[in-house]
Amino acid sequence: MATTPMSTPRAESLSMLDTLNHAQRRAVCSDASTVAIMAGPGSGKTHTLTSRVVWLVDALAYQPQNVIVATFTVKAAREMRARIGKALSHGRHNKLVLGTFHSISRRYLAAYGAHIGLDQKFGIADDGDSRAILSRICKRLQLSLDPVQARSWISKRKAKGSKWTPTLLGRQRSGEAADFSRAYETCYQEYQDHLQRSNLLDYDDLLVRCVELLQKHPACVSNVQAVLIDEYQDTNGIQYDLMRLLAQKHKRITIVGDPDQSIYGWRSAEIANLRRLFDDFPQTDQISLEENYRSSQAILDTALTVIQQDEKRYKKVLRPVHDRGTRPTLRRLKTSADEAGWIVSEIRRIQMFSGNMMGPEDMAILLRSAALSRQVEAALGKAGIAYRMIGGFKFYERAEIKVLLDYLRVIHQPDNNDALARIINVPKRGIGDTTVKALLEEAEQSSESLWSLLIKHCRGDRIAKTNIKRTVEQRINGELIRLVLDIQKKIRQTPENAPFTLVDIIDEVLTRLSFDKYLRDTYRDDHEQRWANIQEFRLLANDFMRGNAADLDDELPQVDGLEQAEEADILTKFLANVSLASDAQNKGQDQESMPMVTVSTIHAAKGLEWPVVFIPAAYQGSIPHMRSDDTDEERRLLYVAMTRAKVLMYASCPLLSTSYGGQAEVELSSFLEPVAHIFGRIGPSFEPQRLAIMGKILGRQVPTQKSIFDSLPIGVSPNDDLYPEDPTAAQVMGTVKSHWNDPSSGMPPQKRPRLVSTTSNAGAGEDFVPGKYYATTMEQHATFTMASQLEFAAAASHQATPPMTEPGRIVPPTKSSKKGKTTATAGQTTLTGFMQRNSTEIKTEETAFPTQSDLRRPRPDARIPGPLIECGKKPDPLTLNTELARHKIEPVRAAKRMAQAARSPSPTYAGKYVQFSSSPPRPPSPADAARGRTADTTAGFQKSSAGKPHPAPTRAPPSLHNTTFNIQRQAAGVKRPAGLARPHDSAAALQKLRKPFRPLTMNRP
DNA sequence: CATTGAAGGTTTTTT
DNA sequence: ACCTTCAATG
Ligand SMILES: Nc1ncnc2c1ncn2[C@@H]1O[C@H](COP(=O)(O)OP(=O)(O)OP(=O)(O)O)[C@@H](O)[C@H]1O
Repeated sequence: MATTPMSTPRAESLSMLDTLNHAQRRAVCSDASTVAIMAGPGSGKTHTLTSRVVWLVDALAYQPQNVIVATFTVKAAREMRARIGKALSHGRHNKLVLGTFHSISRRYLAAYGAHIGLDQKFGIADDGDSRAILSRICKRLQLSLDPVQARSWISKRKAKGSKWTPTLLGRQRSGEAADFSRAYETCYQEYQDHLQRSNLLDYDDLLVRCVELLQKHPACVSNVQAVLIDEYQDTNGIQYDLMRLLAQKHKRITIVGDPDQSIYGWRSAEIANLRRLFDDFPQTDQISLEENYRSSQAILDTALTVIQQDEKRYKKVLRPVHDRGTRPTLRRLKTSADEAGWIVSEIRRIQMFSGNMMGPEDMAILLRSAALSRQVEAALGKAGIAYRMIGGFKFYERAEIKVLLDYLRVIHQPDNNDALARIINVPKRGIGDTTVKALLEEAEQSSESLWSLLIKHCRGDRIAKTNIKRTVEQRINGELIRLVLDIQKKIRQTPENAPFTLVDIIDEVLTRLSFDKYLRDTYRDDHEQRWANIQEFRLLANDFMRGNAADLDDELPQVDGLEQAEEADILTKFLANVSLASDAQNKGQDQESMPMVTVSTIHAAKGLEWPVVFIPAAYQGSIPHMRSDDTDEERRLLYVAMTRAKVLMYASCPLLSTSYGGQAEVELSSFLEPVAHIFGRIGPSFEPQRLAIMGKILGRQVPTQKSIFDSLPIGVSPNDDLYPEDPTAAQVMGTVKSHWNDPSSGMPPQKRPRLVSTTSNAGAGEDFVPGKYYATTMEQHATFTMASQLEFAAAASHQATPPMTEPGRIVPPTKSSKKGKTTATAGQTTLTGFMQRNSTEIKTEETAFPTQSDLRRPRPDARIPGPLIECGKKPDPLTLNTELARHKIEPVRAAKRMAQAARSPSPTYAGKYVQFSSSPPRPPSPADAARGRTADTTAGFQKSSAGKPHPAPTRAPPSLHNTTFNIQRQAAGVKRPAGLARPHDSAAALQKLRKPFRPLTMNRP
């Protein structure tokens, strides 16, 4: 395919230019050698960077293998490659040297490490390894240092790079301090020695050694034409050095960043690197991007009020291109569990009342720390909402996986004392800590590895001083040493045509250890789960083998005058990959196609975006975190979280947080406290006008009101009223006061019987099953109007005295007694309320933030709907609905945003219903096109192309992420998605459901 | 000296 | 709820 280009390269970069605004284009095409783009969130920095890569490769014809693109996370790297891949043909994106700083360094070291005396088979010491090594050193040398602190000291020191100076240790301080730093120094020395003996590099060493390599052998990078760096504000000293060295030949550097989004200070990121760049490269072309394409104005303004609390920050211009949109919400709840339940209820409400314009895939829950995910995961699991967890616990860090990995590491590199020490008694072989420690000591003293000591001892060459019992010795010899040697032999002796593969190695280890038995014995309760994890690991290894053979080659191009080492064996690569991957990523299709809510740490969410973002646990101690001493960084973290949202942003805060012991009272985050009045106190309502603006911002087609209401379950409340707005208010048990206010009168809310019984606890343990309860279908589609919706709603309310077995409304998964009294408040609307409203009532209400005094009295917007559409003519609801119905409305999906951004409004829609979208929905699939876009006038969005009616507001629950809650979740009677239980292999499907594994692939909508 | 059970202190963020 | 540490037992 590469031989016959389908399109001329030029065309690709030219069409790419169309997606850029003026400033972006200037940045992309700049012929300055150093280009620095500093701009706020959502201004298209990443888009610009990827476009510049395309420009360099396509228009300027740089060889892709001579272009280096560095990112900070594996996810960002993948995302970037995918994005570039869309714009560059012929697989050129796969040839780019693209990855995290660490993975790029690893590649250079693997290829040229020999030139600086590095053994090619070096392993990578992960955090656990480093900590273990250091605590042993501290103990042995009787240093009174905390291993964790020592680790961070060492890491900081390495991260400083060339900027490190001994003065950092403090010159002539008090004797004690000097002792202290000497202790650190000793520790550091010992640590490095130990790593070297084990042929290990820690994460920082990868960078340090790569810098060394590039300094001593500039030839390695003599081919490099350009270096591009994303999220530059997160670079640390050594990475800066590395950047310069990588670009030393042509000094062509492009960086993108935003000081306000610097959230890796704790990893020694230095914002000062920006200054440094300008000092070192005075000719740098500095470009700022000032338009925010991501968020509604309301979200952006709110986020800015947070970041502006930081007075030291350098102020930038950031203009929203979108409408004001919906006000963010700051919700108070009683407990963390309520908070999670509330999020679930909002997720459902958004999906239902947006008529599926926004689904699970569009929503993210962003957390300060991974531990906070507990409650959220429990609530999502209970509600049967699929989710993926990003950040936090890692698949490769599970105990059973680590054991297996350690075996692989020992096979790969037996001199890795730490790995060997960890598995020497796993499964139990009767050798305990004391003996192992003594053996390690002995090995260290005779400066050989534990492995060789053991070998010699077992062969009888040299009896270890440490006493080893006969039986123990036999077991170690027979089970462990034999296993390792045998597998090593098989790997070596294997014929080319029938290689002993990675999976074969794993299988052999599993069988010879009777790993399943080991798991059964060790983890009585959840050994099945653990075994499933192992199986998953096997699959990952398999994927890796194939992937490694097939798509991207991570080889560096040959350069003149410097010899590259031969390609390392697959085990080396696999282990490196495991260490450097933030988490496993699988290529499964099931998960890709399943719409899922994203649960992520804020750190891991950087650079991504979602239509809807929840930020729970916004309390003192969480944000800012109690253990952080950099308040500004914590604030920036919140800012990053807030600016991920496109149309809806929710922050929330419980009164009581669930900490380990019990519950503790917490206060609202000090970042939000002063600006709390800007937020709505409960979630917004979804009037058509408001939806229209959301649709416009997202570039999606808004479903008709009819289709929305057709699919609503009976009696579902349109409001955020499942939890009391004021959690401090006394709760009335048993009776539930109506929240249905009467929009036609200015009177306070009337009491009216609820549409459906809420006293039954029908909803308590049961999942809300959509589709089962949806309302009467209207017959006269063509004449369907707002007025008829009113009737419909009324009719629904009359019918709605459902049998007690039917959960008539969504009830939070908590006990029904928890439901308290709610009063209608600002922002609340009713089904009938907002349908009655017609466009003539629309005022420009949300164009300005309410003042604080506005908020004290009931806001009038229970009657006056919010956002105004900035188009000349007021939409007539009747015209709207019928006109719209002529078009086939496709099931809403995340549109390809680059394509969207590029397109101008379609003539069909332009002028007529501008309020729906400034750009047409996603391009029709071939199938859609065949059917004709105007074919189905009545189906609305509800008929998915698959022909299934009513895509569920909440899909059945796959439990794709697995923590300990997985078990709970299943016990809670979670329903399984029909689609997953394949008839031909239901056992496997079940297995899949249990799968703990979190796919990392996150689609940027 | 290894193993087992109970008590007690602990939870940031990532390569 | 989880891991490490400590004391008792085999
Ligand atoms: N010129 C443009 N026209 C329309 N949309 C754009 C344009 N440039 C970028 N966008 C859109 O704006 C959004 C944000 O882009 P991008 O992720 O590149 O921003 P960013 O500056 O990298 O954000 P962050 O700093 O938060 O990572 C994306 O959805 C992107 O498609």
